[in-house]
Amino acid sequence: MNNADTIQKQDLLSKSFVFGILDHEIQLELAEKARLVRYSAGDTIFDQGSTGQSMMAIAKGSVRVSALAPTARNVVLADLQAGDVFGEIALLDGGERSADVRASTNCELVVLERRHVLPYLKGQPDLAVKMITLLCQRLRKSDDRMMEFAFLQLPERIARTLLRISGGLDGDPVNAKDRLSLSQSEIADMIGGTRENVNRCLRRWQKAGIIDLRDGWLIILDRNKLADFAGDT
Amino acid sequence: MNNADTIQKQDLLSKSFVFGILDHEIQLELAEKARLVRYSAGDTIFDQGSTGQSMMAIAKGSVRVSALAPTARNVVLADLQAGDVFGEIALLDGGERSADVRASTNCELVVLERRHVLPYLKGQPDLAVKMITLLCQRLRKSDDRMMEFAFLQLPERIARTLLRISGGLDGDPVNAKDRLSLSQSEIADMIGGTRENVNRCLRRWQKAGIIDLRDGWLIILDRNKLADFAGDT
DNA sequence: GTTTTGGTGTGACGCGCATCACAAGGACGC
DNA sequence: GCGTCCTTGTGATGCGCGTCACACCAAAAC
Repeated sequence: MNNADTIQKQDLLSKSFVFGILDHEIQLELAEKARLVRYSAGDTIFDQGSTGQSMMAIAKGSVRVSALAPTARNVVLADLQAGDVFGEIALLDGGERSADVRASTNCELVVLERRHVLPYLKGQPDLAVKMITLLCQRLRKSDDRMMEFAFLQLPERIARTLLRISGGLDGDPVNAKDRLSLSQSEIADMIGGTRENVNRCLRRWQKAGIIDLRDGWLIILDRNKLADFAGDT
Repeated sequence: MNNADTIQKQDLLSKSFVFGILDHEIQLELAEKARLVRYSAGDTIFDQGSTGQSMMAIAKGSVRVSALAPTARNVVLADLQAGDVFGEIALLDGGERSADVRASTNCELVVLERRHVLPYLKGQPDLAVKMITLLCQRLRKSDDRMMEFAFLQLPERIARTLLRISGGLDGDPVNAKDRLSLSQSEIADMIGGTRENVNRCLRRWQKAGIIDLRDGWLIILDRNKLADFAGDT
């Protein structure tokens, strides 16, 4: 393991929400123990149910987190980008992976092993507290999602999903992007519905002038109307 | 604050999953700062949306955690007993309460304030790690619940709920109790369905000899059949 | 006593959405 | 050229379950 590698990994770790607060030296120590792993688009990073002994921070590229629902539906839970961390649940409590993760694009991950991280959790109170904050965020999001899935109609879920992906929900609307490249099947998977009904809903909105569907792109024309459909509270 | 009180609170804290691992002295310190609060059955302990600066451990009695779904339905998320901890999410990240909590019976709670607990999280690595484990458990349960709500039919959700409450699911089946005192409306709230359909489902099962409904009690006659309906994996 | 309240049991009706079925248009390799 | 694969688009059909409606019974309140 050469020094340049370590510096690179340290740089990547420092960009992650969880590790950014740590001292430079601690980051270096962690980086030295971390592995840098590359995956090609489509590769399986890990499977639901496998035992997890590591967590990953995304250095480059993006990954898709999905899980097998009881009725054999495969639901997309999240799309994660560079800087995001995943796999920490299984690592922290030593349990099974609760979801599948696959590389959406070619990507580089900084992999930290359980046996390497645990000592730091006990020795670095800041890291532990930060990890707790991360878990709390996850828990809140997860609960919100649950409520959505359970009690919102399909159009409302679609609207919320579009707004969330485009960055209009729980992000500042300033740098929201209006052109999305999503297949209708992908949307269906994310909201737990069928492709057909997603289609019907989107076409209705297109006729109403709220969105536009042009050569594979989904363009949001009227954010406010969409937010109305989302029943934004 | 007299010494007997402190000892009592320390005793109660030590029974909780989270604090049991701490040294006797640390427990005493925490106990000294904690308040012992009593609530009468039906009292509101806190409301969804309020800012939370404290967490509670149940010393006596039981509480019901519920939340208002987007469509104004009130869903029962959990029923907690003595020894359980709740309210820790809002305390840990300083956010809003994500659910309502009401006293189901008369109960006594040991209340710990955010400003008192935070120093211990940083100073007591064991506590931080234990708290992380607790959050991980919550997250897993929450995710499972989400999947159930989203993709299981109503009868399957009822079956799972009955098994969980009776202790047959994710608990050892040895000390499972077969007689439950639940109103059908309560079941409906827990699974996010209507009372009428819960009734229809239960009566079907009664005719099939899987359960029995006698003077307000719900008696599980055939656990295995019920597990089949739950699609137990 | 009577009235009110809360749980229970059932039928009728309709909406939302999954399912099935099929057509049409591009992108790709042969 | 032609086949195949994926995405999109739309109609028909059916099931689950929410909603409304009403009847029954017991316990509590008057």
